[in-house]
Formats: sequence, C-alpha cells, structure tokens
Amino acid sequence: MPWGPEQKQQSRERILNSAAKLFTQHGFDHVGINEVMADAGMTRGAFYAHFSSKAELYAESIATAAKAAHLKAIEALGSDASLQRVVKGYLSEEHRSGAQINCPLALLITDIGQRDDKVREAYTRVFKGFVNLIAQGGDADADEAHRQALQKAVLMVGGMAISRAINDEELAATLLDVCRNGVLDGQEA
Amino acid sequence: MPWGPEQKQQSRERILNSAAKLFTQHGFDHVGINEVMADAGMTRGAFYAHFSSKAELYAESIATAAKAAHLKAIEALGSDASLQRVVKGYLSEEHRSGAQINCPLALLITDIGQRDDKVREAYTRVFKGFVNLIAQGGDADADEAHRQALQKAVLMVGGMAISRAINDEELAATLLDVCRNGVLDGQEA
DNA sequence: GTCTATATTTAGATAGAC
DNA sequence: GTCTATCTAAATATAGAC
Repeated sequence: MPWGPEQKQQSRERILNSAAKLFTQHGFDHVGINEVMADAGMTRGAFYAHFSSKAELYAESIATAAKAAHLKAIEALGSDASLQRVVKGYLSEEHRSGAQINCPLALLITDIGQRDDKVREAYTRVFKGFVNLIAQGGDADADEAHRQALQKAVLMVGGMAISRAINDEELAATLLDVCRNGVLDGQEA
Repeated sequence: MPWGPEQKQQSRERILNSAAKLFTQHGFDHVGINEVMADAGMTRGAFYAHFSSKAELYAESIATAAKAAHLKAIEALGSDASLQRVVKGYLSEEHRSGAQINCPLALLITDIGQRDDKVREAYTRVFKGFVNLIAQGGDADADEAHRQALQKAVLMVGGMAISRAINDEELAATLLDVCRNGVLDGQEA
C-alpha cells in the first residue's frame, strides 16, 4: 500500500481534533479514550497505534486546540486586526457555550496543575503565546506592555472559566461584559 | 452512650475538613473517599454513615473550604482591614503552594463546570460572597462598585489558578505581582 | 458508628486475528 | 492499522460483623 503513511497521518489528525474538542469541552478526566476514538470514527484498540498513552494525547491535543482557537481568532479578525474584536470573540456567549474546539486555557486551568510536567509545559507554552498575541499593539515600554498583557490574559481566561463554573446566567453575562470592558479600557488608556 | 450524637458530629466535621483540604489541593477527581477518610482517621466503610455519596460531600466541602479561607483572611487582617492586605494574602506564594485548605474558587474553577447543579450552586454562592467581600469599601455607585468587584475577583481567582497551572516559576511570580497591582490600582483610582 | 470484606463498574492498556 | 476480546487496576458503593 503506497499511501499507508498518509492514511495514518489522517487518522492521527482526526484523533487529535476529536481529543481537542472533547477535552476542552468536558475536561481530561471526563473524556475516555473510548469517546475520543468513537468521535474520530474508530474503536479503542486502534488508539495505541498512534499514541502511547492518554497523557501523551492530552499534551499534544493542547497544542491542537490552541492552534484551532488561534486560527479561529485570526479568521474572525479579517482585515481589521483590532484587539477589540479579538476580545469580543473570546469573551462571548458563543465561546462560553463551547460547541466547538474551545480555548484550552480557560477550561483546563485547574486540571493542568495536577498533571505531569510535559502537560504543564505544553500549557505554559500556549499561555505565553496568548500573552504575546495580546501584547502586540501595546505600550512602547516592553516590560510594562508585557505586564499589561498578563493582566488582560488573566481577565480573559479567568473570566471565561468562572463564567462557565457559575450557574447564575445573568451574573455570567455581566461577568463577561465586565471583563471585556476591563481588557479594552486598559488598551485605550 | 449519651454523647453519641456529638461524637458523630465530630467525625462529620473531621471528614469535611479533610475533604476541603484535599479537594482544594488536588481536585475532585484525584481524591478518593479512601484518602479523605484516611486523612480524617477512619476507613472507607464509615463514610456512608455521614454522607450518601461523594458528590454530596463535594458540595458541602466547598462551603467548608470557603469558610476556612474566609476565617483565615479575617485573621490575617487583624485590626487593619485594608483590601491591600487581603489581596497580598490571597495572591501570595504561600497560598499558591497550598499546604492548607485553599480557596475553593481558584482550584476548582474548571472542575465545577462539569458537575451537577447542586455543586455549581454551592460554588456560585461562594463566588458571590467573595465578590461582596471585595466590593466593601468600594465606589459609592453600587452598580459600578459591583462591576469593579467582579473584575477584581476575576484577577484574583484567575491569576491564582493560572499561576498554579504554568510550570514557569518566574512567570508565575510576575503574574501574581501583576494581579496584585491590578486589583490595588483599581482601588486607589 | 466503625470496621473488614466484597460487589460492581469503569477505564486505561494489551493481545491476537484480519 | 484497525478490529474484537481481554487483562488489570482503581474507586464508588454495599453487606454484615462487632
């Protein structure tokens, strides 16, 4: 079979996409290899031809989810690359409901702290990339710009995570609004 | 045995304290009834004389952890009840290392979103209490004060959660510093 | 009320056929 | 490479002795 390797690559990507979606929706502990493979159109046994363990899949799927979320953000921007539009998209009800691949930072925050270092490193890398993305178009002073970007990242990621945790829909909407304003006010100052 | 009921109450409180500590340290999914009961000085079988399920214990232990964290905050304040000291205590390395009962908001954020409504309601109640606590001594305008308190709560809870997730110690320290300043700057303005 | 022992379920991981 | 079948380990929950 001449195109065996490409076939395998396709399967691997389907697994990663399913894992990125399910992990960012429900968290690592509530998604089994079973579900991931079923979502990818295969069964359990085939999994270990692509990954050696669930933890390895987790670490790689964080990067996959980040890439998908990043692409989505860029696509939503179009030609107008204002921070305002990124923030509106990120801190939105659509993102909160989370039917697609979601931002791995928000959902996985506390999950990550308990994992092994490979997983935490993947998460840390994504977080740093997120902060750098936010920092663009910021202050002239590099250090101060970095600090402001850090604060904005916390407002966005923390706000999204908390809005999902609470069961008061009105408060959740207010929370997202406050965080949007907080991030954007800081930029205009 | 005339003092049976008080005995039972004591056991129940020991279980709740152990659960509050272990759940806020390691998360719901990584703590078994086994460990909770061992920490409380008992064995598995005794658990069901006090709680009907692990989920019920979880919901109640959130309130227990919140009460303990609240007491600790008040104690740390002493006579000087400035927001500055609360923030310094909350966004500290000691809190981050989390050897005691920790703030249930920060560690359990993403965990909560996946649970049943009883658990989410317990969490939501704690979050509202936290926001109200922060709002005291704030703006004259009640609505604007509430919004500012929400933003501060996100910076504190989100900052703590993220600082625990990343594996870059220097960045974590910077992050906590930025959040401290962000919360306190808002107050002085 | 607490103990030990056990039933049940679930999920990660492996073996072997095709 | 993918399948079905199976092993193994862990954890919730229950049963029955004391």
